[in-house]
Amino acid sequence: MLKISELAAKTGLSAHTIRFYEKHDLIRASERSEAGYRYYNDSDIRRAEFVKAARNIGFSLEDISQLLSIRVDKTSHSCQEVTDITQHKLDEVNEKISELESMQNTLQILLKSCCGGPEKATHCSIIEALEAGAVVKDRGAA
Amino acid sequence: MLKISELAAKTGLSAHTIRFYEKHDLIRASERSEAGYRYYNDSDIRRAEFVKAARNIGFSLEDISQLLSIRVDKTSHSCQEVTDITQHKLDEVNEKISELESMQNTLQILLKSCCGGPEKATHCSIIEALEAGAVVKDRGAA
DNA sequence: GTTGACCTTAGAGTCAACTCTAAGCTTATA
DNA sequence: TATAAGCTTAGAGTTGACTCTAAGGTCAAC
Ligand SMILES: [Zn+2]
Ligand SMILES: [Zn+2]
Ligand SMILES: [Zn+2]
Ligand SMILES: [Zn+2]
Repeated sequence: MLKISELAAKTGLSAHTIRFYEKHDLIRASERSEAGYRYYNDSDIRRAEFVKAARNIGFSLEDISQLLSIRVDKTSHSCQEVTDITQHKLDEVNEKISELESMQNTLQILLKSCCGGPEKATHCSIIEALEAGAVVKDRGAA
Repeated sequence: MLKISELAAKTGLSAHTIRFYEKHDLIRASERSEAGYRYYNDSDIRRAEFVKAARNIGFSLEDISQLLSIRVDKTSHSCQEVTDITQHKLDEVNEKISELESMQNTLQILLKSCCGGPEKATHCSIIEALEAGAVVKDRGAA
């Protein structure tokens, strides 16, 4: 049985975050001391570590919530449900990567074009490019 | 002289966003009608398009603010200041890309390991991997 | 028996960049 | 002239994931 600070040390989550996750039903403390202190048993600890692992991979708290409900009742859920969540996350990640690569590409081109020196920016090709409407892709609303 | 909705149409920013940018000194309406309507002259329009171009590249509003102050007084600023901002943004983008690539990698591995079929999730290797603490890299606080 | 570290709660604050609302003018069209 | 479309403002709400605060109770050590 761990106290919250011990669970925090064990998982690398802060005690604040653990309480926050509890509010969102991600982590549970099966027991409380008379004074109300949270106590985590082995099952709670495994659950917390599952949450931590999922968060590290980049799953949203909503995703984690779904993964947890699969985990607690595996016979009522299929592998497909799990891959759906995972694939959806991968799609998101892929999309963000390509947006960022587009930015990366533009930024690299801009950097190459500019002397980067101590001269006045009157001739700066980065500023010029922005004035000319340097656009690789319209990102619409962020 | 354009009205706000015309500037919105021209730049692809919403009128709301244009007013929001004005609050943050990114966009200006040099004139107002008697009734208080904003009117944008050529210089305002060019400035707005500069802002739009910078935003499309991914610069933060704070970055754009700095780029604008360089733009309006180029002789007081150097190319180096411009490349500093640009390089810093590129560094940020590169870091985000590598975080995302790490997630991408893990997600792909997980997806390959799971059958994705309609079977009960009792044997699901994705769930198993998360239970085993599948971690590629500790992301600390998001 | 008193420090000081740790625990509790509800609820507020943070970040960035919007996004929307309400209430009330103004302008263009039919 | 009436209706609709468009403009104004201050200010509140949104998103996700925390992060922190205040005010107070508890516990181990010296
Ligand atoms: Zn230069
Ligand atoms: Zn330059
Ligand atoms: Zn399977
Ligand atoms: Zn599976």
